[in-house]
Amino acid sequence: MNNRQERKLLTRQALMNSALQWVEEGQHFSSLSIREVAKRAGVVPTAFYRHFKDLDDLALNLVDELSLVLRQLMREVRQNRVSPSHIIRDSVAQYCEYVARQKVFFQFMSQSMTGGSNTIRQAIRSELQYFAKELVSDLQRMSLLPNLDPVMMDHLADLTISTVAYSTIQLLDLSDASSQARNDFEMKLTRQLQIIYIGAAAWKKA
Amino acid sequence: MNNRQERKLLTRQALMNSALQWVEEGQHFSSLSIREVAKRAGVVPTAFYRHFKDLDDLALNLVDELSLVLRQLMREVRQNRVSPSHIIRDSVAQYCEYVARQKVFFQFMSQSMTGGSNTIRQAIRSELQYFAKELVSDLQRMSLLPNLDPVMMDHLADLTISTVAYSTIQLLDLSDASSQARNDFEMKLTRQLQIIYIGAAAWKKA
DNA sequence: GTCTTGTGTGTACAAGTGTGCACCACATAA
DNA sequence: TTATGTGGTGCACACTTGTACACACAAGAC
Repeated sequence: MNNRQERKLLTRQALMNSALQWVEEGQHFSSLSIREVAKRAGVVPTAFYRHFKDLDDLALNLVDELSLVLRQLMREVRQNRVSPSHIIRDSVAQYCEYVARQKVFFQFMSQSMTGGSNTIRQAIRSELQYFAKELVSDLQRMSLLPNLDPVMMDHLADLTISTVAYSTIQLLDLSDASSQARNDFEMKLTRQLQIIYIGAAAWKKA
Repeated sequence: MNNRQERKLLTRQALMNSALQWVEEGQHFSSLSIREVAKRAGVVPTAFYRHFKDLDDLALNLVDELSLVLRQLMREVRQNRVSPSHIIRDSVAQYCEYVARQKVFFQFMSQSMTGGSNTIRQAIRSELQYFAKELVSDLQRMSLLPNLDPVMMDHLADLTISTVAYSTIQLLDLSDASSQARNDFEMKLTRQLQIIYIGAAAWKKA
């Protein structure tokens, strides 16, 4: 057999994957039981405790893993950015594709953002705040929107994240719909973000 | 004893209130059991079936009740609107107050919007769409934003709802915070909606 | 080699779960 | 007045749940 630590990591991953699988099937994380997740991981219930204190603990680790996914997405979008004149449209397209690819992560995030325990909600919120801060620094680096003071900049970033996050909820329920519907969705999100950034550009310090 | 139908309605209400109470305590609706909700309503488990097919059925009825709450909110905001120059600021203030007053309804809505069963999500989404449609007709009645075609108008309404809905999630976690924090929140939401409507006004059909 | 350490197993138990069934009591209809 | 329909009760059943405990057995330390 392999290294001992590797074996441990393997079952740990199996447990986390089983939890995600549960969410993928349309169930809510909060209705998952230790026994169920252990069964799916092909392991006896009590073995669960070798890896996590309880299900909340597992959820927090999922959030951590999720943060890696989000950061990778951010990196990809930054690299693939082709035409600066279509930043919004292209970013939206990439984002949608990424959500489809990593669907279950976004499902977990969106349901835990509103439904998880207090600690989990905190964890996800701080993750999104990190995302917003990155967005702010991007905007500043490109010297866009010099008319906005730092506070307004934060509000703008928060608004952007909020729009995308809310849209994601719709997108997740759309993933088995026609590609026409998905195109409409992309168009809608693009237009909405354009409205926002037109408004931000027109903002006066008044 | 009272009328028989009244008695029935009373326990029915007791069951629904117990479910909301569960949510109010920070639990997720999906982790509620028939036995638990019956116990809280002071009734034997099997009595539950005299009123609802299952918990999903109860949740759908909660959504219906919620729709009444939302429509009343809409009515209030329309009536109390004082200064047309501060529509956004005043509406936000009223909304926040309303959320604080009906906190548990919004908790239930926000957690079921992302975490409920498919049917429940549908029900809530269509409720929000109704809300968006009302907003569109309000905007049209006041002849604001004549530069927007119907499709863009829908996107704008959707964006407004989305911003408010997402903010509500934050607001719900803020309700026991300092009034300073709540003020900051109102300010933020106001500014964000202003950005949006400035952007919408500046939109060109290009 | 032996010893320790730690991951996974099996058993066990009390508590909680959905739900079928027979029953009761009382408001209403006759 | 009696009959009926219906909301609520109590019991029963098989099942799931969290978790304690003793154990097995292989990887790594010595």
